[in-house]
Amino acid sequence: MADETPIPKPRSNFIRDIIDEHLRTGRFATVHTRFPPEPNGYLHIGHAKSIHLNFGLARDYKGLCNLRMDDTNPETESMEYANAIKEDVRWLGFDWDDREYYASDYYQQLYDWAVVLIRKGVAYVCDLTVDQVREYRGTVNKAGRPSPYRDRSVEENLDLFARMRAGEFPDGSKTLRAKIDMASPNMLLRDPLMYRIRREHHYRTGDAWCIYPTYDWAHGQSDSIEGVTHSICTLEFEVHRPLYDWYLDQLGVHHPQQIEFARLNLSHTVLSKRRLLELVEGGLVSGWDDPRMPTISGFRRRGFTPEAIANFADVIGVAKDNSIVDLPLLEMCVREHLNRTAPRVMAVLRPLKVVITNYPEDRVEEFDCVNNPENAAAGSRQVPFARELWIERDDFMENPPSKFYRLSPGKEVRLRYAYFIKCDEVVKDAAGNIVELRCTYDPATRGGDNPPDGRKVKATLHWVSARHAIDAEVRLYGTLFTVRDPASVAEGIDWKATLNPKSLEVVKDAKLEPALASAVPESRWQFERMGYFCADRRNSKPRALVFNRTVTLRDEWTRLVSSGRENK
RNA sequence: UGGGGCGUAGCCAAGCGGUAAGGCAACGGACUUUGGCUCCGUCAUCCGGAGGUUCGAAUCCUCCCGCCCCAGCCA
Repeated sequence: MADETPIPKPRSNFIRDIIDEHLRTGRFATVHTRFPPEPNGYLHIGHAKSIHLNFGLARDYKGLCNLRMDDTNPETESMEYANAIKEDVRWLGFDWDDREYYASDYYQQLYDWAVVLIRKGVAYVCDLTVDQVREYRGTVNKAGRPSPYRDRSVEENLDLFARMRAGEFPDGSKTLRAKIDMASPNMLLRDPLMYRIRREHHYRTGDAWCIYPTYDWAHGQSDSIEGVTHSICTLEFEVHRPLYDWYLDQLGVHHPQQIEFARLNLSHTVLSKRRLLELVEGGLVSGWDDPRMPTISGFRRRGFTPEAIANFADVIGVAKDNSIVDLPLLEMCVREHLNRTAPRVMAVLRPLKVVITNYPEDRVEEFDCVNNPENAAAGSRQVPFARELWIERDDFMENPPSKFYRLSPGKEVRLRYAYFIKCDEVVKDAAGNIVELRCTYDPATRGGDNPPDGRKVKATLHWVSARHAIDAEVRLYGTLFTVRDPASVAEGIDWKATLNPKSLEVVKDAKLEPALASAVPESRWQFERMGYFCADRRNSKPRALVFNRTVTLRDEWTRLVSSGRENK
């Protein structure tokens, strides 16, 4: 990682309590976890929570955490996704050494274990169709009925299963099912499927298999094979735990403890791979790493840091109630880290020309500007100043409310590190648009210092010398959705209807101070008074700079205006 | 209406029978050459509700209410 952020002290949570108890009683001697993504999409901030939980537990308990691709469904998985996942986990700062595992590497072992269950008489080949299986399963209020194939002999099951694997039967014509209890109140225990026939090319095993294990049959056994002690997953798998335990007990193998926690929900966005995929495939965003996406790669491109995400994962905690974390908490984590690390620089996003009428036309001065007031070691730089400048359009108002203490006719403000200036004249075009401000400066305020007469100003503005400015494209982002919880819009309304039409605003002619010419892709800066910005890692080029606004600075003025108190 | 979970402030979240941590947000104020940062202060007489046990309950018991998950050959 870029700097030496101390690892936050582990805070107590119910999972640590369980682990402490296991260690105390000797149920387990060590802690071995795993992060098990399915390579069918990109990782998002919810996965980051899980990654920090699993790798963090391993780190704090001096144990191990594996990376395992939970790849049991060839239809949606790909190497592209697996590679993207690995890159994201690494970027977050974690390392799995040589423990890069794939459920698909366990296919043979899983097959052999299925044979063991058949021999025990607790698994059978079923010829029911999809619809029949559904019908026989019953409902939550009605017990299911046994499949007519439930009592086939061990020999017949062995033969049929071998032939399923050999490719003798068409896709979907047969399944291998565990023989448990068709009347169980837990639907998962009504003879769950272990294998389905699916002639689908797998991104790793190719065409070696035409039968694929289901999640329930693969997951616990994979955990067991890897020596995992604590198999941490999200709440929706809580009802699967009895099945997880059943398979392991039947096999009599190493038996990890499954523990469920609440997945992360973040306000004003969606956090499900299905929905994110829909945004990507529908062209509603530019891709998985669109800076508006809540994906790890999107946040990375936006300018978020691994340290900020780590801190976020820590402060949100781990519990069992479904909740939605407010986006401002994540933004606070980002600002907190960037405030300490991002160099300050001046950039004008929406330029308004200022001419200092009493400043010589050919004169150029250089002012010493602090790179980061939070870090003396960051030093300073020289910024050129001349007669014609750019200032932020929002920093001038012809008829300002009482609390506006930036520039207006007749008022004086400080240009950061430069001089006090006073606005003498407002120049407008034929249409009445303000096109230029004519001001005068006070030589006694050189460097931005207060003059000997004790005069003070209430505002300090950032600026860029017009003839020294470099141009850049700046992308300003808002929330992707306009509502707090897009996934729960009213019945009949498309969740995508709540997309924020103003989630992206592209500013083409921003004016930057010369120092930014050397900004390398993915470098992060604070544009003073505007926010934190990151040179786009895909599109920013040396003479065609592109910056993404990571997050704005906290802004008292905007708060006053939005709450109608700018005149009070 | 079967089963499995969960309900502590606007949002997260500690708390595990001894009298409601912390963070975010918000609101005051100090400081300020970023209306940034930092600092100080305010913010649950109360823990979904009602009973009960106890000297004492957010914590234990009973009943009720609300929300989430399970009827994919997805994970």
